[in-house]
Amino acid sequence: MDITTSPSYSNRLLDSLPEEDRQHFLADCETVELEFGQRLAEPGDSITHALFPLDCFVSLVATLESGGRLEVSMAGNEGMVGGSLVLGGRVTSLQEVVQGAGTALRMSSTCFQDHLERRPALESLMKRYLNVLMSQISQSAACSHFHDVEARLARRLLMTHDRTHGDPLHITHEFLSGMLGVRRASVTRAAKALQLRGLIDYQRGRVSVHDRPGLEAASCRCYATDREIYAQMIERVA
Amino acid sequence: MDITTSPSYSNRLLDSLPEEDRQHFLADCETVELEFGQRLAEPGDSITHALFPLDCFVSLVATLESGGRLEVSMAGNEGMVGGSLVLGGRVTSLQEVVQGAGTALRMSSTCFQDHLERRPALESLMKRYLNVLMSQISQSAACSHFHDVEARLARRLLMTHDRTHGDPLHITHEFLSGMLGVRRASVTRAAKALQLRGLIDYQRGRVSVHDRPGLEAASCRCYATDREIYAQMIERVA
DNA sequence: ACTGGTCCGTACGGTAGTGTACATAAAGAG
DNA sequence: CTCTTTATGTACACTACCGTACGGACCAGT
Repeated sequence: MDITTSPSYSNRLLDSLPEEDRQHFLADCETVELEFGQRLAEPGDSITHALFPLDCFVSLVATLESGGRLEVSMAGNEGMVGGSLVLGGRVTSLQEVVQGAGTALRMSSTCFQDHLERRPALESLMKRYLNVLMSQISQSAACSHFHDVEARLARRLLMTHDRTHGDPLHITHEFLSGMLGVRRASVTRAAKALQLRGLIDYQRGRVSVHDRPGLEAASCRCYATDREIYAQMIERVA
Repeated sequence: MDITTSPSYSNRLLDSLPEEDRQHFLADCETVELEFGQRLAEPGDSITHALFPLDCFVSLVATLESGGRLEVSMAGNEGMVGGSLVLGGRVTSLQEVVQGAGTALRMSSTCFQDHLERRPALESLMKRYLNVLMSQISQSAACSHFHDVEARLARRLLMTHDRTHGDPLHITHEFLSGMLGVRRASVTRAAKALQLRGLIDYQRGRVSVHDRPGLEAASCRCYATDREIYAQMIERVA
């Protein structure tokens, strides 16, 4: 497969680069296969690569020393992992967990920073993405604090759905509970409520979205807000 | 007063610039007086200035369309307001509220971005600060979700105390409730608990810290973590 | 000294979540 | 086809915080 052209197998962020920059960039990337559940990094780890998901996606999880875990962002083919490289960062403060298996492009940190210096269009794009990321993390903070589990679950399923391009999702209640920062039993209850309303269907780690508009209505406004921020900062400007 | 030399009246971020860069930078700054409660920006507003608090401090508040408000970060003389200018951003996604009156330095956005391009040391510093900010916002998200009001209040009072250099704090329960994202009554209860333990004293909008170590013990670990991140990224590297 | 405004104390019932625990059900391995 | 593992369902007592509401305390102004 030619990753430089296939539209169904690309990274939207890189796609919005000018053609020349994009070719240069891809030339220095390698592809990697990511497995479900794989931990790409723990807080404090040094960042070895910038990663651009193609058909997979990765959760960014804030962890507390007391043990709490809360997903603050998610990167699929609309984004990247290792954003703080853009700020010259060497270590990550977030845990990075592969939530959807698949393929990604990656480039070593040093090489990535080289490209950033040489290619203004790339740097500008990455900066805009980081801006989006900060907004979304802030939004996420408020959302987790104020919205109930059911709405947050709906939002989260939609976000996952977007990043798997409609395939049924491989995700257990246990896993979701870690991301939402609640008990597994709370996820079960919320998931059942959504299922009873015919919005989703699931069985043993496989979730499928039945009624997308309904799910959007059940989710908090944060889902839409997130997309708007992205559209405004990345798509409209590019 | 000569803002270029007075140690008790400076911005720690700018202080860690090389002397020459610092002088250049200060030459293009003006001073402004900020009043308690003043809204510097609402979400969606365009950013007019980069702001560097001297003896005042500003809260960064995430707001939801449903009305929820949650403080995700705070900038005193250890930081700045308008950080996304470093990423080329033109609009803020956070509300900016003056929590402690006082003086700040400011520079117009365009001028600031000029300086960033011309002065690598400045750009590097600002990028590191932004990295800190992102880490702290993520931390904040998890903290607000998992820790109880009393611990979060203790943490918040310590953060305020740091930024007012020990002066008694001018802050009401009402105000705190907005920052912590809880009812005023919840603040009252938590504050009373802290007062009964002799950690703080307050009356009608004036809070003083009596037992700092005790307050640190009552706060969640997030307070210490925040400081460690800052020390590691800004002080140690500079 | 009264008055109005701001701020704090407290109370009540209600609810969404918690920790723990155990039972059931489906998938996969042999 | 059984056994084991993994995933989901459910239950119970409990807690932190909610929305609302009202009374009291302190301060400032006339």
